[in-house]
Amino acid sequence: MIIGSVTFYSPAQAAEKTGFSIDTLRYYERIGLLDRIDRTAAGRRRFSSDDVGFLGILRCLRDTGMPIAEMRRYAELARCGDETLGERIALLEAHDERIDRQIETLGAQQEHVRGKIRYYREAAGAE
Amino acid sequence: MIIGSVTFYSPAQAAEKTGFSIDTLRYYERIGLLDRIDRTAAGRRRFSSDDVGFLGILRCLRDTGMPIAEMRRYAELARCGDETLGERIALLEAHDERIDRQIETLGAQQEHVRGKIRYYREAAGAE
DNA sequence: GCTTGACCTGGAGTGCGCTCCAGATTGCAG
DNA sequence: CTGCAATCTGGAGCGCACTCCAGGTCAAGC
Repeated sequence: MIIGSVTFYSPAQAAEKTGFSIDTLRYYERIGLLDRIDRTAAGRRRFSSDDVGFLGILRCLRDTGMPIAEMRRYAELARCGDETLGERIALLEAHDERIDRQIETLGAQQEHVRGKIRYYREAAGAE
Repeated sequence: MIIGSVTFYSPAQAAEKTGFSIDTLRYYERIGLLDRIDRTAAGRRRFSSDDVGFLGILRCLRDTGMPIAEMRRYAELARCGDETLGERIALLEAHDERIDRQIETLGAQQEHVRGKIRYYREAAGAE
């Protein structure tokens, strides 16, 4: 949906673009993770490109395991304006480190799984 | 607790060794993820080194995101004996690939987070 | 002998993150 | 106009993986 030079997305389109379900989009708005989304005269949601962009970041934070409470904190900071830039950077940096640790852990545990697989292969071969 | 040449662990010790809580150990036994754990005359659990070893694998599968239903399948196969070796290998290999994909996704999403951090840094610098 | 603390059981409760539902509009294709 | 798909709201329900609780048993140190 294009109005003037601005593009809007229906709930279905926003869902499609972001990978969140429509129900999840509504849920995110309800809990204040999303700012109140713009409505048409009839009361239907109209997601702006900015909304979709922000949802992209949420997608990425979500996929890397950030709990919703912390995403909400981030959303709140983002709404407050420029004076929260430092805090947002700190939050993302902390998260970046958590991702490092996740990858580390996964790698280490994957080694164990692989060790087990090797062990089973030998056991199967020696049978 | 050492009896003959065999070492046993109390629930608290098993919890300590495996990183699962005592409640979780009981829960795992209840849902059949753990075989019935040996008991003392008075009915208290006595974890064998094998039990602790098996819990180590569960720990590792859990930490890499395997759902409990699938761990149960694995536990079932392990109880059945050698003729299930192939199936266990297949299960672990499938999981190994899922771990690969997890690491991939995390890495990619981490790049986005870092991009955002860089963006914020510039914005903060330009202020 | 008595207290203390670890343990037992069955079952209820919790937290998270959605997901689904009923009942009521609204927008658009034919 | 009609019908159907998409959307709306508030609220209930769900699946997962624990976690906690009440009420009871048992072992060991003082």
